[in-house]
Amino acid sequence: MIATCSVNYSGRLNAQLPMAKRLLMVKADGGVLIHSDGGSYKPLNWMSPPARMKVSEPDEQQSEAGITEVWTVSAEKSDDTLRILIAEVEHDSSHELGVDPGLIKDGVESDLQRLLAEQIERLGDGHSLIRREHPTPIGPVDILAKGPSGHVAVELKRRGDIDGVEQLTRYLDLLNRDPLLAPVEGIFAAQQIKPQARTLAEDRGIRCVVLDYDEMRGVDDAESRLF
Amino acid sequence: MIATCSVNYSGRLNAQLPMAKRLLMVKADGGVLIHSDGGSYKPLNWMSPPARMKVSEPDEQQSEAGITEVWTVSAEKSDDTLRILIAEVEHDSSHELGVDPGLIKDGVESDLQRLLAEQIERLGDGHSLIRREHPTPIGPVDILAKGPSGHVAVELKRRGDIDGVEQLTRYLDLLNRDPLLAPVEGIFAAQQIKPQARTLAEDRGIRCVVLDYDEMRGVDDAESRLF
DNA sequence: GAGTCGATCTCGTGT
DNA sequence: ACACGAGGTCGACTC
Repeated sequence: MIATCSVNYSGRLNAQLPMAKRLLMVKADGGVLIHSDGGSYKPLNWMSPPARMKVSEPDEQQSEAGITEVWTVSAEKSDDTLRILIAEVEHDSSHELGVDPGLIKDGVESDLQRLLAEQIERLGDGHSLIRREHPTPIGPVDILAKGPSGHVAVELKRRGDIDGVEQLTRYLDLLNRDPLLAPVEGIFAAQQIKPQARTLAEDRGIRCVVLDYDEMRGVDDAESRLF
Repeated sequence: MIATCSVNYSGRLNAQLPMAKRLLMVKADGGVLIHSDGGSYKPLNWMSPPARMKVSEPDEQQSEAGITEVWTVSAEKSDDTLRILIAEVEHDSSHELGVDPGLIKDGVESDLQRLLAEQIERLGDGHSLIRREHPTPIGPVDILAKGPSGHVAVELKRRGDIDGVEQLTRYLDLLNRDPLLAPVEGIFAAQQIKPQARTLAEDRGIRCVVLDYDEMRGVDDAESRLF
């Protein structure tokens, strides 16, 4: 539906949209999206499913202001509410879409992890893989390997941020308490490492490795072709 | 537009959507969204603006498979590409929306910070505000105050998670090196504090304070009305 | 069900 | 322009 409307959200925060022409979308599960004619995929305002919508008549004051319909959208799991005042409707249509077969992805962190595990020498000479997703009480270590001078714990990110360094630091604290593993060296590996993250990491004696995904995938493809 | 289509994204990762009926939305700035009839506000697939779209004829093989149009959407700033194969079109319409007046929000972290600064006694008796956003080399401390037994650094969150405790710990380490400030006590203040975050905080001698935003806003409104 | 973590994150803000 | 932090984050996965 394309309509001139104003929107008021009340829930975890309060937000208002003044009257303007926008696109309104109501999904089969009750979700509602309000989009403008620009910006990225995030709607100006929305209601997450499951939700219920009630259409009612405008009161006298609203009618005078040109409102023709009032939509009240309520979340079923919380008391979040969306109140949409609709003035002029430019377009309205409804369609059955059916269930979507879903999305197939490739190239996310798990792929990077698989590739690095296969090409563990990218950490430096003399490294061998022990295991991926090595479990610890505070979560799995992305890659655990044997280096030339002891064990190596690798934290892997697509974008290396300060959070990743903190995460790796927690793992290292824990792993170094294990006499069977200590000493454990830390490596922060990412496609891109932010300067602040690099500074923090090196300050803590953690080595930083920048990975080239395309190059690693290229090597992977070349290896696959051998079989 | 409502159409049966398949979608292929290639860019920072590769993703595919098999042929199915979906909603296609092309915005004025070139952004494209592909929505199914369920899920939250995130589209199944999309192209962020600015982007350019080229419509072309299907080749022979595609025609035989029932494809009637081929859309190629390219980002202007990168080499991300969306290839949309359109089979049956159920609905197609186009509308001018104009520029949106924008969203007004209330109840985010900055509001909480303002309210806590005004109602600093919520930290406990004998507290007085020194300053908000106290600058340090690793970022601003949300609130710095004077407590009954030294200085107090407050980290403020809407939802108190383990990350916030880490952040506050870094600030405390730094502030306690300043002889003019030390000793600095830490307070982790949030509308909701996760059990794990509370445990970590208390383990590090950081006090946790749960804030009631509605109550604080109520007090604020009451104060405003005096003037 | 709750917690954790990644994301084609998006979006604001400040330097 | 870039960097950082917050999000009504969403969504996938584990425990």
